[in-house]
Amino acid sequence: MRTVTIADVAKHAGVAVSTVSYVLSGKRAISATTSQRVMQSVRALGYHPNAGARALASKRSNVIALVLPLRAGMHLPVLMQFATSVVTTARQFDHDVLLMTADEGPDGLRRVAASALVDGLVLMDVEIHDPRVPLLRELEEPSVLIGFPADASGLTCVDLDFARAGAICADHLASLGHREIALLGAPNVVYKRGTGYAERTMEGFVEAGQAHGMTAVAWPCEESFDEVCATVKALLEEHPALSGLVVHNEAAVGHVLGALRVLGKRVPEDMSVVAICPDDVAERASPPLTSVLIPAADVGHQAVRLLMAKLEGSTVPPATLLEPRLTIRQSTRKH
Amino acid sequence: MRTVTIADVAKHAGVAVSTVSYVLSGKRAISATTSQRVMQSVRALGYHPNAGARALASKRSNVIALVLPLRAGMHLPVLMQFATSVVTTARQFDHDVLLMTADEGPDGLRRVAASALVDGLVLMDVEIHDPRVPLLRELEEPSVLIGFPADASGLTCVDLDFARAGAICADHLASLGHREIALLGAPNVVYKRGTGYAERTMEGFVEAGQAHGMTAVAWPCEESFDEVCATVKALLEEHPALSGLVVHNEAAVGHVLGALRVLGKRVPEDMSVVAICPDDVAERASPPLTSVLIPAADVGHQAVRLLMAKLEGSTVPPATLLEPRLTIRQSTRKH
DNA sequence: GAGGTCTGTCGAAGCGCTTCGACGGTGTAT
DNA sequence: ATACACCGTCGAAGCGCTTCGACAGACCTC
Repeated sequence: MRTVTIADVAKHAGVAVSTVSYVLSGKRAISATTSQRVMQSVRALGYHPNAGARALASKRSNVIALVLPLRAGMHLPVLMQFATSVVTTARQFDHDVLLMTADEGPDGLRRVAASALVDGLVLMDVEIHDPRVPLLRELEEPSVLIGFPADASGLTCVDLDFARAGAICADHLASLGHREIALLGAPNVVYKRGTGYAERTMEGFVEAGQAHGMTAVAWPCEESFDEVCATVKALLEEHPALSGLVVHNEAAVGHVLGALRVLGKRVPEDMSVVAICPDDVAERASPPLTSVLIPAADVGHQAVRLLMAKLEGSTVPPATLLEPRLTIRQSTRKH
Repeated sequence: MRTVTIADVAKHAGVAVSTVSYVLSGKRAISATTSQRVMQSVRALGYHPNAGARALASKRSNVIALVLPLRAGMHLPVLMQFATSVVTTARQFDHDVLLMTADEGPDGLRRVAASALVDGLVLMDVEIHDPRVPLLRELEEPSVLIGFPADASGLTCVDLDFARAGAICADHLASLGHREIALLGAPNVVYKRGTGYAERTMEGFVEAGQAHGMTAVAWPCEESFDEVCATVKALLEEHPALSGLVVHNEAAVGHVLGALRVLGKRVPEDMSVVAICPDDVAERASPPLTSVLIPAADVGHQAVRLLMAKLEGSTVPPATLLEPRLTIRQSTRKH
């Protein structure tokens, strides 16, 4: 069973090869009757254009690269959500997604770009000083970054507005009358790496808190139960009047709740808790947590949308910040 | 800056195009001096073969498809680990990975296969009665499945030996002198879907338990804290003498521990707990849990290895079961 | 009704690579 | 010396597709 080529379709439909191509691509006007006849032949023969040939002739592979970090300290479920939305959106634009890990480094990017394997790139978890960033500027292929490097000039970046997310948490707690609040963040290693979003959340939180005249502190937080316990305990010792807690660490959310239970702090009676995490984690907790959603699906969608626009030659805004959304559940109350 | 082609390299090195090709592929003997000269030119010009042209001429894209489920009830982190190992292993074989979600269904597979976009497929989370399975048999492209459909004839499947995993847990608890044990499994929806691994774990657990003359029961378990609490409570009411608990639900592991704490059961003094989950989750818990590792990385590695073997025309075993490994930590003790 | 403009279709020229058969040149056996 | 094998290299023929220029015919316009 030799695979069906465009020539087979052309013969079957009684037209020229180029006509079939134009019917399929719509790049030239074709009469309705011819078009129908061709489409019928396509279906009858089960024709699927050969991706390699198409790429070779058109200089477009219709594949984009998705570069995921896959390192310690990442929020895996969020990542997955994100990847899903990238794939789904890409398919809507008739593109497929090549999955790459960051550990091939800049060479990996160069390889797929230079070999014309992909038309464009979406990179996740970009670091403040990322060795891949200078390369991206050189590349012919357009790219979109999730997150912001220190120097974002000449690049297209998308991200949740983490500073706003931190600020929104502080605002919410302020509006409830809390005066002393804290944020528990990512593990230390994430800050060391300079990933950016963690810092920005902290800054937004602290600034907003101070603007409200509150005492607002931000601590990193490891992810094991025992360490979370120790951190929460230390935090309470240093700030006995603490009544509002923001947790920006998906893996630690459950542990923080457990720790508060162990330390005899009821939620929300003694301590209001806001989480920055996906909705399902917040809903699954007990009590269900007031949370700021990380709109992973939206970020992925926007990233692909921007990339497609660039592929078509449009100019796009260099920075796209997605507005965080607070959902009030049962873990926060008036103080 | 036009992209460098093999003709440029040939001219630069003063040889024929075909000679360059043979140097690069090693498919014919080339003298050391010529070979070196060519490689120098390759480096000097920064040559990267065009993937489309290569695929067209050689009928090999050097890309494999990875089909992930991305549905409710999956253990996301495990999935991610798995994906990583697939990508890494594929790269070792000089292949890239195309990421697909299951929601395009069989058509998606047909599309990438018929378009010669990929040379082979790795499918995850195969269901007992999976609509994609019959299609796989028809496809020219080889494939490897993670998990076992009801009818695995003509297919190549890899998986953790979940029945053994369940059994090992029961064995371990038996050896510690426990007489009444239970397994908390996946949410009900997973069983309804007929994913296979969940059932097999339960069966292995129950059979081994009975073989030891123990009372062994298996319950499904939802993933919210409150529902976990209710389930554990109901379980203890029905089996007051219960002293060993196996949790095969990554998302619920933390909640089960919390629930036991709430119900006044100490671990391991009053209740031995074994988890079937990745090591990091077990280590992060308090106390660190005795656990059976799901060797996601290994499964991914094996899957790719088998696929590559099939691509080279070797025949491979139809079923590969990976042996689970019990790591004893601090959550189990003599009864 | 001559000239011009569209429309719809065709043929052919690549795109950059692999691979097959051919062919000098060198080494080995007769 | 002759025959033969083999080694290293070359040239050319595709792989299946897109796209450009050409062109016949239909339709206007003055």
